[in-house]
Amino acid sequence: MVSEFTEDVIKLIQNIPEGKVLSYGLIAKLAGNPRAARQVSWILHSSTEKYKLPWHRVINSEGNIALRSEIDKQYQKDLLKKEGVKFLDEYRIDLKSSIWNIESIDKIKVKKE
DNA sequence: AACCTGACGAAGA
DNA sequence: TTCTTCGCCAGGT
Repeated sequence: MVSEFTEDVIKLIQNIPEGKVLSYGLIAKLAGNPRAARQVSWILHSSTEKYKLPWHRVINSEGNIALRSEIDKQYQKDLLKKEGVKFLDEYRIDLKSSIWNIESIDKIKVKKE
């Protein structure tokens, strides 16, 4: 059994469209807990396989890939580029064009009801 | 129950 | 503007 917050986070991530990204903080905020960004990373870390989450579409607030190892970062970058995401630097995404606009948040909220 | 940890983030130096 | 510090939350040990 998971908390409602966790459920919302998972649904949000599952709904990130191809070619778009969201930041940890933003996800936490949309799920109703603005300060739980770290929790989001934990969820991603522990539930990706279970829920088939598009983990690669989650980056930090600055648009950077948040993984630690070079190999993983490179892999995530490849996945994103394949979806058409534009990179400004080696591992920095162009948030302006790739951030997922929150207009559809309502749709997701409804989905959870 | 106490303490640690993390794919974060905003604020202060 | 770059680097450090400190707060956050829930699961793990």
